[in-house]
Amino acid sequence: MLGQDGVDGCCPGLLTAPLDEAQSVELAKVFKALGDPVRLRLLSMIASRAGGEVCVCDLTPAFDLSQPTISHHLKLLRQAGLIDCERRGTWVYYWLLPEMTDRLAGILTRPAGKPLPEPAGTAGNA
Amino acid sequence: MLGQDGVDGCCPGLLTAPLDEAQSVELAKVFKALGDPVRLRLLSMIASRAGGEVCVCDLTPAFDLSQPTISHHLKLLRQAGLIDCERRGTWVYYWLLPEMTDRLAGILTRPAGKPLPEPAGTAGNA
DNA sequence: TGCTTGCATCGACACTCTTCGATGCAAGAT
DNA sequence: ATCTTGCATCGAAGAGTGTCGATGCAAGCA
Repeated sequence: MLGQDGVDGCCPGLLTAPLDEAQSVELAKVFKALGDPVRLRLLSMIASRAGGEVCVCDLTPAFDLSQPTISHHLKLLRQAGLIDCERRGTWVYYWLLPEMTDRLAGILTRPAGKPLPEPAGTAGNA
Repeated sequence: MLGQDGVDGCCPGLLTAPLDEAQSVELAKVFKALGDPVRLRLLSMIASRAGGEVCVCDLTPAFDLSQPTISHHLKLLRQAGLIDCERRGTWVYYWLLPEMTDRLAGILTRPAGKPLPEPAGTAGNA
């Protein structure tokens, strides 16, 4: 889902035009995957790894959670298209799919030519 | 929460260094707010508005949901720091807080100097 | 072959979230 | 003052989510 198009297939971002209903459903799945502290930490641990990939055996002991719980969170991140994995012998390695994070970053970036006027008592006040 | 620092207060992003536990909790609240199709559509409708603000009376009829439900979702977006509102006479107007979306975009953007080597059978395969 | 290790899946439980109708409050109109 | 309109809040019902122990499967080792 949301593989090549569906989110940025036609629209430049979330902040420039009202989101289609179908697009919002697909996008929400990815953001929902990011909406958990454990999954955010897992993703950051995977993404910031020097070699580009991490063994599950290095991830699990970093949390006060059971092994099935970590496995479950990794599955959700994978279903969201944020990471992928591969079994290599006894161990399973995970790595980031930067395409998806790049896409999200683009969706949340508004074009520079649109200053978005501040109406009343917003950001700049106090 | 997550007002001026706590997310990007010290760290450049999610993808460069493992996330602190407290940071992941704060960040997850914002992503969780984005993890719903209705809230994504609300946010895009607010953000893409020409005048920079939208009356609730223009948002509610755009959905097949009750008025309290829309009000609830707007409250969650506001608590996440993504939007703010003001009562002006009879009507209430909402507008985007671009600081937060900018922050999220930055968090999801990895530095250009880090190519993130693709290990085995990832994106480019097949 | 049998044993051990690493990870995924299953079923269950507690908690949270989404949604609704009913109600309350603020502001303008009569 | 009373009525009407716009929006928020409250309490409840149903669905979804995070977590666990138990179990299953794959792979290496003795």
